[in-house]
Amino acid sequence: MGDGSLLDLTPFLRAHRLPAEFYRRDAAEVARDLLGAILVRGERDGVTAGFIVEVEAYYGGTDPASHAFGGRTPRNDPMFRDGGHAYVYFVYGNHFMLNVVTGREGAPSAVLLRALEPAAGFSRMRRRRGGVTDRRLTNGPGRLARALGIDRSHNGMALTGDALYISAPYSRRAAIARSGRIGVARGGERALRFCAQDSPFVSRSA
DNA sequence: GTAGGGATACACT
DNA sequence: GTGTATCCCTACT
Repeated sequence: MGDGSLLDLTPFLRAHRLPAEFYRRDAAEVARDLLGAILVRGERDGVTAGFIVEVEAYYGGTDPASHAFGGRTPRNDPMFRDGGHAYVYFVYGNHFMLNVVTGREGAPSAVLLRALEPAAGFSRMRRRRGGVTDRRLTNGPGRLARALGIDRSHNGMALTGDALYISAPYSRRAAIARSGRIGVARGGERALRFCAQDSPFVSRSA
């Protein structure tokens, strides 16, 4: 594998890949259960990956902060699909956001991945992030997408393949902090943000 | 603190 | 078809 690793971790990560059923549940439950799992971007000649340390749940018709609040559109269409797909969108003219779609077909909900603790593929992430300190490689939703090379081409992709998936080989982190969501104009008062309490890799302290 | 950047959705011709 | 307000942010000062 690339990045000078002596071991190829790919078979191990794949062996613990979360199945589609994991995602076909309530978004807040999925969000909480994703903390401590590993987001894996499989590339032709290696992987980039990180432990998930910060997430936010978004619902559809009942959640004014959600893209799906106003009904199904071409942009938010992946949110309406069955759980276990990626929803990637572009904001502020600069950044891609990676969400995992949750729940069942026709009932929109998703979990935004907001921060990772880098785990594999460091040199590749450093190159993509242009020389920032390792602490800042993936501590924000736009930053983690950049570090892992995630873009529009991943929108709608199934999370059950080898290109993009989440692996959960270890038991969950014990200490979870819960708070309001970040950057949302309306609906932010709901406590739908979850993060690993003591991680230095969260995007900001709540 | 704030400038920047581009896609999207929806209101209007 | 065109105008424009908004957007789940980041990198700078």
